[in-house]
Amino acid sequence: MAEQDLSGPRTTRGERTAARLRMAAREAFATTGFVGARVEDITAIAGVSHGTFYTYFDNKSAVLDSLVELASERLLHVVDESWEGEDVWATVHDVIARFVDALAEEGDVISAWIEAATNDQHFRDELRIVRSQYTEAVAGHLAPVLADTRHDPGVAAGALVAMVEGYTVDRLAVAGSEGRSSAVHTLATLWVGGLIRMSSDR
Amino acid sequence: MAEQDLSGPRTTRGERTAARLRMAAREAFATTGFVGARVEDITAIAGVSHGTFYTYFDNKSAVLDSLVELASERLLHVVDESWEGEDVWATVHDVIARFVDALAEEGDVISAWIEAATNDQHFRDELRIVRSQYTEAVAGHLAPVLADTRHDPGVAAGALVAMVEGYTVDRLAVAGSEGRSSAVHTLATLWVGGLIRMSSDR
Amino acid sequence: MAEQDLSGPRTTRGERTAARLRMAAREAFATTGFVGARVEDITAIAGVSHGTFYTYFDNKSAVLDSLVELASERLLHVVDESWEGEDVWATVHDVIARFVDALAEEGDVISAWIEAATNDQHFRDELRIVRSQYTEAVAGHLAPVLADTRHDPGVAAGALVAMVEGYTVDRLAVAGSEGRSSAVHTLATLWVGGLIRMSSDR
Amino acid sequence: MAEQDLSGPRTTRGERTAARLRMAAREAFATTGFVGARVEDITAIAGVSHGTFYTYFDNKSAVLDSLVELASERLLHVVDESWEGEDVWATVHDVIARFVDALAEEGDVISAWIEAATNDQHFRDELRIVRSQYTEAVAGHLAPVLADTRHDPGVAAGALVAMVEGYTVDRLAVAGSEGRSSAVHTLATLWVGGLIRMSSDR
DNA sequence: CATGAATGAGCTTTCATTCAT
DNA sequence: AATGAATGAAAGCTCATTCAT
Repeated sequence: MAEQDLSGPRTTRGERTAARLRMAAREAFATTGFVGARVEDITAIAGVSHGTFYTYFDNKSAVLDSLVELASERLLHVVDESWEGEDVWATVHDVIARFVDALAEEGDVISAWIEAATNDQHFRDELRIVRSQYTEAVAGHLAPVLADTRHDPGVAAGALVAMVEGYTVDRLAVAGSEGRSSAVHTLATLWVGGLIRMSSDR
Repeated sequence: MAEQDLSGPRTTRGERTAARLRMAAREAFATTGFVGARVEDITAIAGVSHGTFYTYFDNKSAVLDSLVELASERLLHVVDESWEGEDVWATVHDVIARFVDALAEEGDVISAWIEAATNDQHFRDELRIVRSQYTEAVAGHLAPVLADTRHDPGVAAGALVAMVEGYTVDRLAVAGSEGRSSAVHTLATLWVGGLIRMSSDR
Repeated sequence: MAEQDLSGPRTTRGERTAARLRMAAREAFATTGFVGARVEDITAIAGVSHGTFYTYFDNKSAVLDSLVELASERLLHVVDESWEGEDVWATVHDVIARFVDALAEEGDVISAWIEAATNDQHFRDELRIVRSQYTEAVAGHLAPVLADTRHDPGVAAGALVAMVEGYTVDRLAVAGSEGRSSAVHTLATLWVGGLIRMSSDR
Repeated sequence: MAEQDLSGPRTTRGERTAARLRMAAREAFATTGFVGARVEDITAIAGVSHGTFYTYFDNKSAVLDSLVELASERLLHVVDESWEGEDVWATVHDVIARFVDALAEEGDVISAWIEAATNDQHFRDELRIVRSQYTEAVAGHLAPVLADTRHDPGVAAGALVAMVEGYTVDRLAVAGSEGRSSAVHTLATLWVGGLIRMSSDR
């Protein structure tokens, strides 16, 4: 399932081909989804022969796996980064802006990942793990605010993250990126408004 | 793609078989997804022969289509229903409670639907249409509150709906339904808090 | 690996098709060997479509497995049968005649089996087991004669069985069956001569 | 099919690499058979790159061919050698001992050869030719003894050779070489006993 | 209507062989 | 000569769909 470590590319040329295949896979998945994309479609986009795919990846799942790994790292990094703004608003706005950027750019991969998760235990587990990782990171930052309230930081974080993720991947991705900054503004407002309300709900 | 009208069930017995197949399909899709579930799996669960499936449905997509139709109607109905509570809180809480119930119960179908949408234009369109329908319904109720603010009711509604949908289908479904009422409380609080904040953001 | 028991043929028609496929497989294996025979070759001979093969067998190995099972039973039965002739000569001649008949008729299957055993642990084990079974059956009949001699009944039986098996499958099969009865005479003579010599070698 | 003459190794280093490849092929064939062994497996064992294989051999069959040629020569030589012992027993015992040694040591190659013969006309012919060569050599030595008996020297030789070959390659190889000398004693006894009996069977 | 056998297009994966470096 | 990436022809297997009984 993982990219071959034992027999990975040993030359610069191989490196380039592997990268081309990864990009081609992303494109193919974006167009017809993980199941719909044939290995042959990927290699056609990459401009290599069918067999070459298997020089770099054990199977079709392995390319998605490698894309997923990169996307996960990016998402986790974004959420772990600085929550040290001037005030709550600045902090939240900043985090959401970065999160939206990452989600929008990795949207294709995430969609394919979610699709694959329906059929494949591995992707299902991975998705659950990564989601709970960044949800818990957010929950950690929410916890002080929600202490002694009726709200569980885990639930709150899950809902807020779902909002950003769902809006960005499913709605914004379809609409294009022109309205991204105003969307970020609205999302941040919702987030902060929600926090304020929760913090006084004892 | 649609359920057969010409050769559809005319007898009560036929109705029962069709219903059994629909239930079986829902179960099969929940377990292995739309692509992963074979027609044979569905008929095995329903306790009928493989060929019988095609007496009631033109093809595999048709069962999902029929499940999707039922789910759509239910979701749209839920959102269209009374927004006439005593106050904002009661209204929002009520709508969300109903929405969460519907989403949680139709979660399996929605997941399969989202999966199928990656490969099939028909389901993709249907999903976009239904989502924008209930988002616009919500936006209609939000519009008065957001008049003269910096927030587009469509974006706000999209985000709030994405929050409920994403949290319920992807997080709550996994966790089970025990925490549903406290989740509804948190979701409603976030929603109301967000609304208040937006309404004063000019 | 084994023929499907759960989803085996349920009708007479299915029974016939399965039998036709088994016969076709035997023919295809005889012509081009187990590896060389494609599933498509088998179905072409049987006069059914490619996919039909998989209605009756899980994979290519499964047909061979089913042929091997039949051949094994026959060979073991032949060796277990009556060793009660008028004298040693009559007994041995009789057993060998039956063994040669069985081997000659199952020669195609045995060759394919031996071929498959080089690549497949399952067939390798099966071959070792069946061979040792009938070798031990023979050794049991030899033991009284070889008591207190320098000869191990297991080795003697192994050698005598190898002679009949090797001669029949590899040499006689190629030559055709016309010389079968004179071959049986020579084999029986060698066997009896060997026994006499061994019995007095203390 | 034959080892390349035009572009074959001219240097000592080349000789060494070719030899390493031959040894590696023998090992790979012994482990997974001719079909099961990939060229890559062979080169991995030999410690050279995949492409290097084709510097020394035209294709995968060519290595087996070269191993088969060496084994054939050895086997034919063994059978052609001195049949001039003190008496029949000494002669036969000696020949069999040498034959068993050769067969046991070339067992891996012979097994692969037999396997390849199922799919490949060339190896099938080669096998028939070599077998008939040493069978005829043996038959030549048997002929005087069997003159005016009911036994065809060709059949008798075929059976005796099959016994030694089958016992050594299929049974002894599996069991290990510890019992080789007692096996030789039993085989020689069977052979001599058989000869005596045949010679008086008119 | 129900049954389950039959169909065949389609896709993944393997691996011997070639070839640019 | 040696390397290892690239090629592409196979072949196995799956499964939605059709059809004879």
